[in-house]
Amino acid sequence: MSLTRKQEIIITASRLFKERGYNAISMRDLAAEMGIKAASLYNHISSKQEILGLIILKVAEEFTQHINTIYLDKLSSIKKLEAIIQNHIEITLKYTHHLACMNNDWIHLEDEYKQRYLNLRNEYESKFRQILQQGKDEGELKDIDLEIVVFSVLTTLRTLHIWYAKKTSIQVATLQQDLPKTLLYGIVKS
Amino acid sequence: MSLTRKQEIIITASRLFKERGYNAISMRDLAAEMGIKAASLYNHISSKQEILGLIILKVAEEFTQHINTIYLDKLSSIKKLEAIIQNHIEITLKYTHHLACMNNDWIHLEDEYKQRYLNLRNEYESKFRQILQQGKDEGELKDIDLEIVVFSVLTTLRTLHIWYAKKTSIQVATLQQDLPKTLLYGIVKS
DNA sequence: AATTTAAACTAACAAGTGTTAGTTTTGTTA
DNA sequence: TAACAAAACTAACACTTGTTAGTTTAAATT
Repeated sequence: MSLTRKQEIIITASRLFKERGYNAISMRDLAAEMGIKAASLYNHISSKQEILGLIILKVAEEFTQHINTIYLDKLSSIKKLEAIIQNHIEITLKYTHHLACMNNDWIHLEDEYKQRYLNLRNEYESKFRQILQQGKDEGELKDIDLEIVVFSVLTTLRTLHIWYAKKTSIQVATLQQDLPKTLLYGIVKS
Repeated sequence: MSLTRKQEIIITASRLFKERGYNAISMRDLAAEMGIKAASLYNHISSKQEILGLIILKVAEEFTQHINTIYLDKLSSIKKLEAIIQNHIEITLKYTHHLACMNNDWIHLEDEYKQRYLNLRNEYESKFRQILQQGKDEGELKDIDLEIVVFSVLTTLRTLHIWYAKKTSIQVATLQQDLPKTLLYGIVKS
């Protein structure tokens, strides 16, 4: 099953956007990268903004869908958190460029695209917060300010792509093993 | 002691860059925000790039200077880490816009500015890594992959400004108390 | 009051922006 | 082979970009 021309454009765009940012990439840059002229892009997509929207909403929807499933599972909060961390690692490997693009360039989404993205993000954070609350209620998690935990864990997970890019030393297996440890159990010996 | 016009420009620019990104802000936008015409800006600065460079290098230098001091102190690694976290919180409060700008727009620095920034960042990460290594050597820290810890802690600290901006719930005192707990000791009850 | 300096202005430049219209080429199906 | 659709092309549009040159105004100093 081969890619449509539109999909090729989106993949190329996501790489360029990741490298230099949405605003720094012109339609001529993107076209040149694909070996065609800028005007030819419009046979496949309707605007530059559409490209950004498709890139970002694709992963945003995947994330939200996953946490909605986990959320309903009959698991301890710790197991849920572990599953969420694993999911972030997987999506980071699979959609590195899309993810970087989402983190850096969502601000340049316009109107409806931006609204849909923000709704998805809020839904994700809300579910994540509730899972943490469940953990506190059931006595599995420490009594730490909820927002600080939401913040520190999600920030780390969202920016995994940065460190995966410079794969100098971090192996995927190590990441899958030690990242949950770090985030859940801390780094200080007890 | 009042601000020079140049300093005013830099402060205004840092706010606009934070809100919409370096490339999305034109010199005409910046000038309008200051109530003058674009050409008038050039009585005070030499280029748009210079503005970005000054904004970013200012905080980058402050961070590096601080960690260099901490690094040489006769303190346990845990105390050093606590001091580093405190410093991040302080600088975030003091230079919110500069910091956001550094995180989002360093990629748009050119030539010498970019090189100087990357050098400072590498120096910072290197010192941070060595402090963690000291902690492992002295048996204070767990035997977790070093790069993963560098990554997860620094990422959280660097993006504090995002969560400080939406100061919905997080109080500074809470942050100062619970952030070190979260990062150092984890969130799971032992 | 005269002079100097700081900081604004207008006008313009060359280059680059996303996008449209209309046309030609390429490859596939009837 | 003829017809059709997909995907490229050229040319142009209206507008925005960072920046420079030269000039005028306002404030500070002599």
